[in-house]
Amino acid sequence: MLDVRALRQDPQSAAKRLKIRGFDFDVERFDLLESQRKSLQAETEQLQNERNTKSKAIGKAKAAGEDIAPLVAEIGNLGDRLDVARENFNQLQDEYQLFLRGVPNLPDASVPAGADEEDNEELSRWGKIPNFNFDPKDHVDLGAGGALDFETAAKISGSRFVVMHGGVVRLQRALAQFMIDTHVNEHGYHEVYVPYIVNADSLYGTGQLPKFADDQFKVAGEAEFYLIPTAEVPVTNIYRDEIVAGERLPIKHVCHTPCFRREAGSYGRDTRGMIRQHQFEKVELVQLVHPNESWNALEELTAHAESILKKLELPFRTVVLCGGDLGFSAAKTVDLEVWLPGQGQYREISSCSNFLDFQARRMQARFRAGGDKPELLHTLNGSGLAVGRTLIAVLENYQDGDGRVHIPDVLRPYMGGMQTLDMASGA
RNA sequence: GGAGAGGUGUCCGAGCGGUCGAAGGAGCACGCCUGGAAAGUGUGUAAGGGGUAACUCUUCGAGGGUUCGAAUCCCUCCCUCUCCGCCA
Repeated sequence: MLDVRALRQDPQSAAKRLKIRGFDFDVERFDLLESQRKSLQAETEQLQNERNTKSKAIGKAKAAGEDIAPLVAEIGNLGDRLDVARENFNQLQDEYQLFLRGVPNLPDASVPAGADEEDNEELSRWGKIPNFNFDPKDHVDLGAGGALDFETAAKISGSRFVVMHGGVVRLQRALAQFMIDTHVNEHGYHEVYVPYIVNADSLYGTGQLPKFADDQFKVAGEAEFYLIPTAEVPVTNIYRDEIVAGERLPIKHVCHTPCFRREAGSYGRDTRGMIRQHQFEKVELVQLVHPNESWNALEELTAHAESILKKLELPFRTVVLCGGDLGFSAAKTVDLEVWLPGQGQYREISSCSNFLDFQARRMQARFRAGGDKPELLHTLNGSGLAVGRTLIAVLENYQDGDGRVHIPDVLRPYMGGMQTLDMASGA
C-alpha cells in the first residue's frame, strides 16, 4: 500500500509514475473519495465527541450523587444519529480502502518504461554459453528415459506436475542444500522453516491478495487458508504487526519450501516440461532492512543469488524489469536469467525485488531505533534460486551427448562424490 | 476432539460498568551522580488516524450485542497454556 499522505500531497506525480507500469491511477476518483472521507470523518467524530462528553458528565453526576435523568434525556437520539454517521463513514472507508489496495507500488526512477518482458533491460552477462558438438536436448528429452515422468504425474494429479526418479531427485535435493548452505555460511542468512499453508492476512500483507486470488491454491474448508505461492509470504509475515529493535537490522532469512501456483491465465505458455509447474521447490532470500539501506540491500541480495549460478558455472544474464513487467508490490526488480541450451534462450531463474515500505505498510512491519517512534521497515526478497529451474539448467548445460549429465563440482559433496548421472537408465 | 484457565502497551503485569489510554515493574530516552563506567537517582516514554491549529477520534485477541457510557457484562470466532483423547 502506498503512503496516503504522500498521495494526498501530490496525486498527479504518483499517477505519472504509475503510468510507467501501465497502471491508470484515477486522480479524480481519488480526490472525490478523499473529500468525502474528510467530511464524513469530521461529522462522525464530532458526534462521537458529543457522546463521549455527555456520557462522561453522567458519570460525574452519578458519582456526585446527583440526579442523572435530565442528562440522559438530553442525549435523545444522539445514538441513532451516530449510528447513521458511522455507517456512512464505514461504507466510504471500505470503498476507499478497496481503491487504495488496488494501487500497485510506485516504480523506482531507474525502472525503464515498457509494456512487457520484451522491454526489459539487460544489465550484464556472465559465463560462456556452452558450445556442443552435438544437438543439445532439452530437459524433457533428457529425462525421457524415466528420470522425469510427466505422464504419471498427470495421472495422479494433473498437468503441470512431475514425478522424478533416482539421481535427478537427489540432484534437486543437493541443489537446495548447496544453496542454503552457501547463503547461511557465506552470506550471513539465518535459515527458517515455515508453514506451507497461510491465512488470508498473510497473503494480503505481501500483496498477493486481494488482486491475485486466482493465482493461489485455496484450501477447502471453513477457515480461509491458502497454499503458499512462495516462501516470501510466510517468511515476510513473521514480522507482520511486529516492532523489532533497530539493532536487529538487517534481518536476513533463507528458506527452502515448495511453492504452489495455479498460474491461471498462462495456459498455452511453457506447457512443455518443468518450466512452469503447479508445484516447485525454491530457496528464497528475504531481507528486512532500515529504509536507508534497501537499495544497497537489493544489490547485495542480487549478488547473493548470482553467486549460486557462478558457483554452478551456469551462464546467465541480469535484466531490470520494465514497468509493465513489474510485480504489484515491487518498486524495482532485477531478474536473473539462466541459459537453457535445450531452448536456446535465457530463462528466469531468480527475481530480486525491493518493495520499499509497500509491503511493510500493509502488514505494519516496523522497527524502533532507541527511543524514537516506530518506523516502517523496507522489505526485499529474491529467489536464491528456483530449485526446479536450476535443476533443468544443470541437466541441459551439463549434458554430454551420450545420455549422461556431469555433476557440477560444488554439488559433488552433496551427491556422495558422484561425478555423472546416467539419464538414459532413468537416472 | 473433550474439560479447565487465559489473551491488556516494546516486554512483564494490575484493573473486571463512569474521573481508565489504562496502576506497578522491566526496557528505552534524557539528566544527576562518577576521572570514566556499573550501581544509585530524577524526569519522560503506547500505537494509529483527522485537523493550519486549538484540539479531537480510534484501539485492552477479532467480530457482533447490551448500555447514556464497555478493557470490564452477554454471544460467536481465533489463538495460547494445563489435563485427557488421538496421532506421524
